Amino acid sequence: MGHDTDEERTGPPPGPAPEAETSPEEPPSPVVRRRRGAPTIYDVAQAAGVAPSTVSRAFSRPGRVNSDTANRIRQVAAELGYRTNPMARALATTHTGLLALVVPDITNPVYFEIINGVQDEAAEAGYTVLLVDSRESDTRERQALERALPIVDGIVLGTSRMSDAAIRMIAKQKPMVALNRAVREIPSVVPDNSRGVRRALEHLGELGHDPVTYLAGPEASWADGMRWRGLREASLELSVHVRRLGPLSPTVAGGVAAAKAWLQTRTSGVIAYNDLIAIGFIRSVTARGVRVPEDVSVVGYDNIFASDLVTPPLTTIATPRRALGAAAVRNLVAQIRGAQPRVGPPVVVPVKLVERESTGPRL
Amino acid sequence: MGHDTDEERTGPPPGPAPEAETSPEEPPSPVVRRRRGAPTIYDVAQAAGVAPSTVSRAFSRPGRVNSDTANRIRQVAAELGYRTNPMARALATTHTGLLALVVPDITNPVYFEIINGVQDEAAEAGYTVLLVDSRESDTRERQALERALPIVDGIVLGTSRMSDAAIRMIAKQKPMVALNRAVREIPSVVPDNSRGVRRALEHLGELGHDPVTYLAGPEASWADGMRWRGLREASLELSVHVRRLGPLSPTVAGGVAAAKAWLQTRTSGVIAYNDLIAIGFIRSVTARGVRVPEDVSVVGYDNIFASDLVTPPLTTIATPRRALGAAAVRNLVAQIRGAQPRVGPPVVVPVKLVERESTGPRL
DNA sequence: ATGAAAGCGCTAACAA
DNA sequence: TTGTTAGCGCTTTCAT
Repeated sequence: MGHDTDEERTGPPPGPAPEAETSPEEPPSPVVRRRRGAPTIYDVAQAAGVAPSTVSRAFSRPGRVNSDTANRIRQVAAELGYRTNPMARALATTHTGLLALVVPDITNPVYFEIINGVQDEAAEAGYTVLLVDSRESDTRERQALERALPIVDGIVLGTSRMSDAAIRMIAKQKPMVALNRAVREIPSVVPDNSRGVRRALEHLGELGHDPVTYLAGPEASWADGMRWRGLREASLELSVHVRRLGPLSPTVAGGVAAAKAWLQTRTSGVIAYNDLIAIGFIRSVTARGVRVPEDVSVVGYDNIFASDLVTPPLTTIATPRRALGAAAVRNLVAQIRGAQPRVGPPVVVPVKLVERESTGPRL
Repeated sequence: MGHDTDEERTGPPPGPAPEAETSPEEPPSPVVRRRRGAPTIYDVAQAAGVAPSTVSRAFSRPGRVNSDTANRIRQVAAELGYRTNPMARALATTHTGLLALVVPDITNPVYFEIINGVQDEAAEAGYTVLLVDSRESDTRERQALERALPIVDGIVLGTSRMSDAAIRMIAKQKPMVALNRAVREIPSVVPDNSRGVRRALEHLGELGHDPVTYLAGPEASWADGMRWRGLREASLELSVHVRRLGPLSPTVAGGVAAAKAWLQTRTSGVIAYNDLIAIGFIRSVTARGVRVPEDVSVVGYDNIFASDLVTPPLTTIATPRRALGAAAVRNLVAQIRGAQPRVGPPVVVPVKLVERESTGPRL
């Protein structure tokens, strides 16, 4: 990028390489192949005695070329240390091989397995994942997405903080699948929220708890809506009464806040919107002399890493986050490869109850 | 990429736009600007009545162009919805604006803040971060890095599992800075390990504990080496005896394993290689009737998220991980911008002791 | 300050 | 099956 002494080129324009065409005044340079930068298909082509396009084919669609020549080309390429240039390929194909995964907070343990699931499935399909952390800010989410958009082939949008409209806006620019949130007209994959809370209530019911308090999540949360709805239904079917307490911030602090309110109207059973709230709740009531699970049984949600570390270990609903991520990627890749985005109902993946020590029979 | 009916082009080759040059046999198409895909500098140039190169300058180096024309161009560009194409730019400049951040395990809370620090600082410098999770496997680390290498402008290598030789190999292909590990000849930024353990020992010493057991980290860990070394030195200066127990896996399980051994030779003070080990240790000894901190005071290391959630909350050494990440990026960006990689000693960032409830006076 | 034109390295018609 | 030839959209000399 700046040499002005360049004369002989190795590139495409001049036909079959101008042999000894050193320009008159130039200091005679040794006949050196390649001037700077990495070797290109032209270098390989020349060394292998084939056309550049053949080299290109040998790499981008093996099978479209005689296996003998292909082998020779690969051989030569290896010797020269040739590596295909992703930028050039991207410019020509408009495909980068990059997938964006957007999450509201990398720090949130809930996303670990989702990330892993996405990464693995993506790698399998030959894609690299660009992780976008929006830090719970829809502005940042939008900006980061804006930056990523032009360089990715598709987007996995996890637990977005943006409006449905904004999401759909972006979805028409690139293939997308929503995770942990169902967005109309956009392929979505979500955990079985209603089944999850149902299992929790069932569990508490079997232990003799009734009524049960639901420590609700953030107001705008799609998941919270689904869970509360599921809880109401389950309440009817199982004949266990449920109360709602919230909305709460989905954090330890949120749980602490919930504890204050709960102390007024104690129920022996509690289901939290997520593990963080459950943990904050338990810590707070414990500090006030309430015993868990003797005085109150609490069920968390998500089965995050820390839920097995706290005292007592938390009974919780485990969501198959890895599977969730993988399913999203499969769907996304299918879209990229040309499949019509399926506008049907969201893909629902199953959840399960993990019994630990924060729940016990009513005394 | 497939239309074979294209005739009139909007692109560069033809000079000042062939007015009504519809070819003889072609069905007369309406005078439609732009055929497909996003608008390019050529579209903007034409609409603004300037040359493509001027549009390019207006965006890539403002100031190199008359501010009036620049404004007009930006105006027109906005109207047309023009966005510069990163792939094309990358191909032309060999710069992608991407930085790779490699960590051994996204799941490990230690990396949260590092990641955030890196992201923020990178964003500030106009870069986007490609997070590479090697899952504690040097093979995976190498492969992922291999994929990322050609598309990034530089690499922040966090706690690498690769050999020094392998690291140096990669470092000569792209600018790099090592994090949490000092690699000779490569700019590195590390937390003040020796100061950290010294503070821990000091704290325990003040509380009257002597001797103190060090629950060592993984054998191959660079950080563990530094910490143990620092501990020996501090031991001398502070006149507090230290024993070493390990190596241990840097996990909760590792701490459980350590507990078994510790029960034979109880010391009233314990310093763990990291918080996870400390947590496992505490849980395990507590289950055997040992009280924390009455019977044993334990200091963790890292101050991960969960360390404030366990019972009792963990006294620990907080490493300024966000600052660590930011420092690494600053250094890296400087390198990319042409600065010589500084081969001096690693940049060391300070740490501090966070007192919580897992330590107390010797009884 | 602006324009003209030559690439950057690869893919994809089209032809042979 | 392979070669020829245009581009992909932007940057960057070199002129003007």
